[in-house]
Amino acid sequence: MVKPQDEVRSGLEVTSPERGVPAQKPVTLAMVAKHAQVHYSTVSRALSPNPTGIGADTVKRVRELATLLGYRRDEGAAALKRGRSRLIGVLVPRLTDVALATLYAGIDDAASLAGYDTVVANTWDEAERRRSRLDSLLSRRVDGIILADSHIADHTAHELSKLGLPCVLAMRRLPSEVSVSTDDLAGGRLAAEHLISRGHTQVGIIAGDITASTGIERSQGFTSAYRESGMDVPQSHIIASGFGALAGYEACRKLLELPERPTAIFAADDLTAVGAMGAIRDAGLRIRNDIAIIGYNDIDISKQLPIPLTTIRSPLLEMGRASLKKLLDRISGRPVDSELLKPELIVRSTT
Amino acid sequence: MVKPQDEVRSGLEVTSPERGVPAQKPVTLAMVAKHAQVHYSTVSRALSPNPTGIGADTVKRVRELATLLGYRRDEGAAALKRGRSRLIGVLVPRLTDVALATLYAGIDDAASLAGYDTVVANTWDEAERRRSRLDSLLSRRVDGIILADSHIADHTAHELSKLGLPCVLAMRRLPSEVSVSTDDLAGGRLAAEHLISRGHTQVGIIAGDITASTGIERSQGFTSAYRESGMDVPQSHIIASGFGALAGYEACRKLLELPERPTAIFAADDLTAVGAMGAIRDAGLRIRNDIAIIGYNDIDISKQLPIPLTTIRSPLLEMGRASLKKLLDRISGRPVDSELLKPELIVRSTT
DNA sequence: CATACATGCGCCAGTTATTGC
DNA sequence: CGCAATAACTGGCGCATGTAT
Repeated sequence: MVKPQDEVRSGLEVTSPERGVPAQKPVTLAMVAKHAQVHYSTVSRALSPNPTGIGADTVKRVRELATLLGYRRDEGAAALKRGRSRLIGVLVPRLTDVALATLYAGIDDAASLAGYDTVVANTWDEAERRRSRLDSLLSRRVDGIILADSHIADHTAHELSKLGLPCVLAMRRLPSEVSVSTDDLAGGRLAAEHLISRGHTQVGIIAGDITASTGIERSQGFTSAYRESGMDVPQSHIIASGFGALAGYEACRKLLELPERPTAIFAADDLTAVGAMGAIRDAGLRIRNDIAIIGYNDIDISKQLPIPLTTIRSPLLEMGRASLKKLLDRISGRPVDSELLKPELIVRSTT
Repeated sequence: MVKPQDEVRSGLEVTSPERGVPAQKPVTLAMVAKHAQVHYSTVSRALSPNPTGIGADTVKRVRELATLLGYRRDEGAAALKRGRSRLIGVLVPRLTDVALATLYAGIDDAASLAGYDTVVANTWDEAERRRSRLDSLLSRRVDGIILADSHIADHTAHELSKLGLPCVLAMRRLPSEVSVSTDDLAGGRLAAEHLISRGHTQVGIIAGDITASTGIERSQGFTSAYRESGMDVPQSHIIASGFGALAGYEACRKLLELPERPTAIFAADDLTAVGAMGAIRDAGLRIRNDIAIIGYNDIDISKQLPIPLTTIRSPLLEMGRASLKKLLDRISGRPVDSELLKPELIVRSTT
């Protein structure tokens, strides 16, 4: 269904001579060259980071003239010439999730520092949309891709490798691919140990997306720790939720209706934890006194909530920066390994 | 080739092909052409949206071959040729603010539908960073820019116009520029009227950024409505806060310390409202019973909070889509006007 | 009518020509 | 005359599109 060429373009003219807007042409090397009375290739050299084969005075003169005229290198044209776009693609389920937005902020920050631009796309966990967005990125000839939306049965990373396109997973892991993520097994463990130390024997899990490594491993780490302490978390007490506060609310309601109601809940994500808190309150129960709750990620608001949320902190900004850095390493052909960042327990008022 | 004198400064590379990765070259028109036994311009025509001057069978044959070979048009090269990049730049203070992320989701969605890609940049409200990111966008030869971070004394939009680059403001307004935003005066009014109807005579405002139209007009609409009802909101009760929950927390504390403590607070943003709720609770006061609070935007979590937040809903997704559409109109030279979206009062439990 | 050919978008980098000592 | 340094010249990168066959 995906055609290499773009067909449907609502109303936008393509072929008609665009009129109406000034559309002044940007200053080119040639224009600067004319003013400077030199060949345009000389201008190109003078404007390069460390000019070679050009007199220092010429460099200075040309550079001044260039800024004066408002010259800005056409990155697209340069990319065409050198075969590298200095563009990084980022695929993310939803930027409206603060955790992902923070991750992306880290990526964007590091990229911009390294002289790269990023193109990010929301995939909303929809295969169709994802494919079409990925197509766009490939058309833009991105130098590499960061995948923050991988699912367990997803082969995208592998396919990209076959295309020779460097790629790094972020946030979510996949055994056979290079990734930067939090040690979610350890994170789940931290949560469990904390609840155990608080004396909770009946617990429930709001697992988030169990087709993603995050959902899987956070739950797994948690249940492992409980099992090792001689307690079991029955399958019935592990709810696969969607994303966001509403999903958390609904998942929590299911937990509250269980015959053996948990006295503590581990939510694999702060936002779902917030929703869960709403459900607990709506059920006429008191948070912590009746039901404790612990989240994951430590997003901005967790600390400021009416009842500050106990949570597992995940270094999201750092994760973003690290994944970008790793991607650049791959692009340069340097050997890279996956990286696991350390989660940290932040105890506040909900446990 | 080796110049003896260069040994001293051998640290300064000039041309290191830095390779290491397969870096397979993408399929080009020429390759498809070779396989199809036709001239590459024929392939180009066959792959264009509505091929002209080409036999239907040739079109079919070429297209099949193209998909088979995995051909993907090089957007960068195409852009160079046609003088349009099909790239839209977006400047945003911070994507980590859900409201902005939602706005961007709308933009991105509409852009992708129209065959455009977007490049977004966080400016963090820092002039320096903003300038450098804007520079990047210009270097990428974006076809237009959406500014979601404009301040009152900001002339960027005007300067872009002078460059002939179409641009639209989103979220925040500026009198002389084309924008898509919520009617914040009306929104502030809605909030005020609601609080008035609840009998609150002593109120406070957490105004957010008062160098942005949002902060200004939401406060202004609010105070106007109060004044027209014969009540005044003293300047001392209007706190200019920063962004996020923490800022809301601190601003609220200031309000609570006032000699004439307000019985209700209008926060110009849901996130700051959340922080404010934390401060109210920390002060040992009860939300609604002691102090009512109303927010703005109606972000996802507002509804699911332990105490669901009364707020003014702003159609953020729609705003994003509309601003992109308007930008495309400008790009095509169609006449455009600013647009004000209607805010809506959502009454929940905090008032 | 269907296809092939040719031009050039703006830039980078390898190669060649022009200086000055 | 040799040899640097300095600058000009040249050939495309992949594609769209006007023109020739």
